[in-house]
Amino acid sequence: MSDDVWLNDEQQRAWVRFISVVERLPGVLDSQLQHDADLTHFDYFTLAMLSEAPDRTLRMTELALVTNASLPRLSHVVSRLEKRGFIERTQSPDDRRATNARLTDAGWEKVEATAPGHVGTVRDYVIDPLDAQDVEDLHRVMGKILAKLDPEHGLRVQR
Amino acid sequence: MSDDVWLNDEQQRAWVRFISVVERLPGVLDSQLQHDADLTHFDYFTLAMLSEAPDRTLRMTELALVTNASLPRLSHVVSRLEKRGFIERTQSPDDRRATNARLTDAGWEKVEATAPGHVGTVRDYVIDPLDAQDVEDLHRVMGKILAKLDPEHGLRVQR
DNA sequence: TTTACTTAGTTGTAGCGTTAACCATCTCGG
DNA sequence: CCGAGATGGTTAACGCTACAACTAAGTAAA
Repeated sequence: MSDDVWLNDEQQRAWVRFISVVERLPGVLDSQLQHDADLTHFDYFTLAMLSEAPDRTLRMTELALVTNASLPRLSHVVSRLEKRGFIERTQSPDDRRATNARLTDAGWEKVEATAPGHVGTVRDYVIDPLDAQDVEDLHRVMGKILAKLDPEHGLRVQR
Repeated sequence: MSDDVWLNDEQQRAWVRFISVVERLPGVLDSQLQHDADLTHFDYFTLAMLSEAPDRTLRMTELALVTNASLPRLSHVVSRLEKRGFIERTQSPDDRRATNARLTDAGWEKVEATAPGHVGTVRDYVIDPLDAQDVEDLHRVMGKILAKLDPEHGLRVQR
């Protein structure tokens, strides 16, 4: 009965380590990007997602989905990036409620210039300490958790 | 050469899933606790760490360490929790610069009342989707990452 | 014991994210 | 075609966090 309520020792240990990483990692990513490119990690990720989209354009709703953000958060972030000239907003011709966000040339260059340093940080703190088996396990375990956190996304992957 | 700079496919997939979880999980934990107990996850974690300490007391610096927080952040959080009667601050007799934070009886009761719901959320989203092997792998992989993110802590564990 | 440095902690400010409220547009049943 | 509800997105207000500046106390060298 109480096993259903609390965690056993191995679960407890795993959880404590995991939540420590979850608390610390964003700060590490943010400070490298802030220092080197005056971007938050979320700013960078937003630009990066656009850079991979067809015509470097996505609707706000889709962009919110792939960046794991709420729409208000995304709207704020895009406003700031728009002021800095990295993104432009246009009305969608299909649906006049919809807004498309498009990466400008300046935005593209910003991503290209910023990516190597960011990937270096990801390597240093996450990828390089792991061997191939670890990476495979990380992928598998995060897949299971993500399926719970974001069922639609999870199902989309499994289809 | 370029292998050193970018990530291979398996690394890329693992990273994207991992960062998605890192972005989403705090929101899930926060909203359950906010809704059920009017606490952020960090508030709860702070109270929980104190509840496990000897005499339910820790110096601010130690508390910052175990909660993965900066001292300014902790100071603000403790101030709010103090106003709500969950924590009390006292001067350390040994070192007059130092402040001890102690969980009050009301704080203790708050943790006891809040823990089951929180653990339930952790179970739902993280532990229950995983089998025993997954939990073991999560523990191992997070250990390696944490050793990089927080070398002193990591060394302490490995000593 | 005076000076300089380090450590412990708090406070002010500015920026980011959440929630709630809001407007505009689309969809669909009657 | 019209009214109700759903969808797409923005904005305002508020709370939390990071960064910087600051106070106070301990430490150590001259």
